[in-house]
Amino acid sequence: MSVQPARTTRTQGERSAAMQRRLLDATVAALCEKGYGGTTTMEVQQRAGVSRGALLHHFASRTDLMVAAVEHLTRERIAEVLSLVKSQAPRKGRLEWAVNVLWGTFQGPLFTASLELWLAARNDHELLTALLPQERIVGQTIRGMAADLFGEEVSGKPGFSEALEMVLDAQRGAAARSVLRSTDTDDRMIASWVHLMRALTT
Amino acid sequence: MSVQPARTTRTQGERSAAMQRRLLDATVAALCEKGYGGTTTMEVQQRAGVSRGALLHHFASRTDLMVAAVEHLTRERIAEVLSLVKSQAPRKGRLEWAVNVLWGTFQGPLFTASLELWLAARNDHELLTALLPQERIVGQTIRGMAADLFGEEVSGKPGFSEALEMVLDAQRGAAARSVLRSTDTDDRMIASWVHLMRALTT
DNA sequence: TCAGAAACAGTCAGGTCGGACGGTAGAAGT
DNA sequence: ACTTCTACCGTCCGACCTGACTGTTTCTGA
Repeated sequence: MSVQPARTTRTQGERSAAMQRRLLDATVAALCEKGYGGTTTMEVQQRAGVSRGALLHHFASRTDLMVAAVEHLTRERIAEVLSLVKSQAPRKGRLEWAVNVLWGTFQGPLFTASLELWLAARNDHELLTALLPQERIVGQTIRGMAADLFGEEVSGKPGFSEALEMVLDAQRGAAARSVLRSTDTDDRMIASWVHLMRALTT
Repeated sequence: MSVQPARTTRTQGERSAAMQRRLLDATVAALCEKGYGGTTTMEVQQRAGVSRGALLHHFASRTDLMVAAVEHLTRERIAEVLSLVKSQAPRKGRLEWAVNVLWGTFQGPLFTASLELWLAARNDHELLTALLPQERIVGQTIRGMAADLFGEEVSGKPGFSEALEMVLDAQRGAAARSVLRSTDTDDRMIASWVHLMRALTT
C-alpha cells in the first residue's frame, strides 16, 4: 500500500526534474548576484547544495548549463507575464495598467539574468544560437498578447505597433540603466510612457 | 643638432602616456570583441604588443586597468559627441540630425565597451565607484549640449526634457538589443524617435 | 529478485589567469 | 659622471575553474 508516494520513492524522472530545477534556479540566482563570470559551476552546485557529479551528470558542460538556463528563463518569464496579465482585471486605467505590466517584465531578476546571458552570448556562439530563438519566443509572446493587454480600443489604432516597440525599447533601456543605480522614481517614467502611447496612437 | 626629436629621445612622461594609451585602446578593443570576461590581462598585453611587466607597472591590477579604461572611455565618448556636433552644420532637418547624432553615440564600439563595464560593475564595487561618476559626466555633457543640438526652438518647449530622456532610454534599449543581431533598419526607429520628439514637445 | 541503467557523490589532473618578484635599460636630478 | 628614479621586461607561483574519472546509491525492467 503506497500511503506516502513522495520522499520514500520517487520516479527517476521526478528526481531528474527536481534536480534540474534546483540547478537552474541556482544558476539564475547566481547570474543575478554574481554575473556571468561569477556563475561558475562550483558556485551553482554550492547554491543548489548538490555534488559536482550531480551537476555534471545533468549538464555535461558549463555552456550546457547556461543554454538550459536560457530556456528555463524563457519559460519563467512567459509564465510571469501570463500571471501578471491574468491576475489583475483592468477596469479603468487600462493603459497605465498595461504599461505597468510590461515594465514589470523588465524589473525582476529574470531580466537581469537574461541581460547577463545576452552579453555573454556575444562571445559564445553556442550560447548565441540557443539565445536568439528563445528571445524571439519571448518577444512574440509579449507582442501576441499586446491586444489583450491594451484592449482593442488602443491596439487597433494606427501607430500602436511603433509606439509599443518604442516603449519596449525605452523600458529595456531604463532597465539596463537601473541595473546599477536602482529605482529612481519609476512613476515619472511610467507616466512618460503612457503619455507616449497616448500621443502616438491617433 | 636635434633633427629628429622623437624616437631617439623621449620624455618619461611621453613614454608613459603613449604606453598607457596603447594599453587602454587595447583594453577597449578587447572589451568589444571578447567581452569583460575575455578581457584578460594577457589578452590586453598581447593586443598592445607589450610585456607583462609593462602592463603591471602602469596598472597594478586588472581592476585598475578597467577603472582607467572607464575614464578613458568617458573622454573618448565625449570627444566623439563633440566632434559630431561640430562637424556638421544643420540647416534644414535639425531634429532628424540631432536624433541621429544622439543615436551615433550608442552605435560605435565605445558604447559596447561601456555596456560590458556597466554589467561587470554590478559585481565589482571598486569598478562601480569609478563608473558612476563617469557616467554622470557623460550624461550631463549630453544633456548640457541638448540645446545646441536641437536648437532653442525645440529645446525650449515644455515637454522637451521628458521627451529627450525617453529617446535616450529608447536608444539605449535599441542599442542593447542590437548588440547581438546587428542593425535592423535604423531608419524606421529614427523616424519613430523624431515622431516622438515632435509629438511630445508641444 | 536480480541485473543493468540512471542518478548522484567526491577526487584528480590539466589549464588559465592574476599578480608578485628580481632584473635591465633609459631618463632625470646633482 | 654618478646616483636615483622611472619605465619596462620575463619568469614564476598560488588560486581557481573545468571537465574527466571512479565509486556509490537509487530506480526500473525482466
